[in-house]
Amino acid sequence: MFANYRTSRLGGVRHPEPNPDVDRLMLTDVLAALSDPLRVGLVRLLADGEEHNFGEFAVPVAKSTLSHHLKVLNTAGLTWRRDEGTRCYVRLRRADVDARFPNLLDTVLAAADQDDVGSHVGTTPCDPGTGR
Amino acid sequence: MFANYRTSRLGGVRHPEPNPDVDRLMLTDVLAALSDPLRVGLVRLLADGEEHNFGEFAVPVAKSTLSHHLKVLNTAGLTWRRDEGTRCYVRLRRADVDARFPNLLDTVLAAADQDDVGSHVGTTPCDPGTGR
DNA sequence: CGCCTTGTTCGAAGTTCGGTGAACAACGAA
DNA sequence: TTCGTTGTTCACCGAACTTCGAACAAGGCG
Repeated sequence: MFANYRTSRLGGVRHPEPNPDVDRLMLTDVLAALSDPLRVGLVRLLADGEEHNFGEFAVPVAKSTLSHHLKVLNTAGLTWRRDEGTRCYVRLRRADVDARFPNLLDTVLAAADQDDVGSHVGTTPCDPGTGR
Repeated sequence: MFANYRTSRLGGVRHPEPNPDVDRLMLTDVLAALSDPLRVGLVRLLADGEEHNFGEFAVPVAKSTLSHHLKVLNTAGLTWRRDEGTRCYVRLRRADVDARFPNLLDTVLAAADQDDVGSHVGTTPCDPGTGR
């Protein structure tokens, strides 16, 4: 969104770059990212393959917390982020994750659907006019 | 091993019972248990389907730490424990986990083999005479 | 009976995690 | 330029996790 925000204030990169390379993904990081019900709920919503706006997610936590969880998913390599204006869009990296860890996402999503994990995560419907 | 150890000193149960029922297993608990390289290494060793003695595991941590990690796996429902004398035997609950979360274990084990996750966990060969 | 082995539990220490509110940067619109 | 929106970062907190060494309980052995 604003590429030099961190450097402008802190003089250096403090966190890993977004959208890590596929071959950098670590199994335990992916599993850790999927070990939180809220994050599983987010992944289930993202499983439709569409791009979603941060504001679409209706979660029972503060926006800073949502930002944190989405960063965990992104750092683990599960999501792809794209900044556009003040908005930030997320999409599941299904093909990448499938290539790196075959069947993992399908298996976890099937289990999550079966048990309804993360069902407290919802979406606010988009306004057809503004796209929000 | 000694069933009333805790109660004899503390007057109550402090931790969940070992070997929880299959239907009690939670997806996020299983994934959390598998999000540690050492525990993944243990599960890979247990994937041979055999019963293993605690002492067989050659891990670069203190024995109390090993005990802790094995408890995490057991509490998550991934292992079955059996006490015999002073020894404690562990076995992977493959059928149970498969029934509850189809393909999950196979998928994670395949990914772990591919990346050689937890390869710092080994075994000390058994003495044919004593079984250790 | 002592002594060794085995694994658990405890307490302490340090780290990580999940969560919050406030401040902030960038963008867009008025 | 000013204001509102959007999402990030920060400082901070309490809870949970990881790890260790020491103490301990039970069983087996001499």
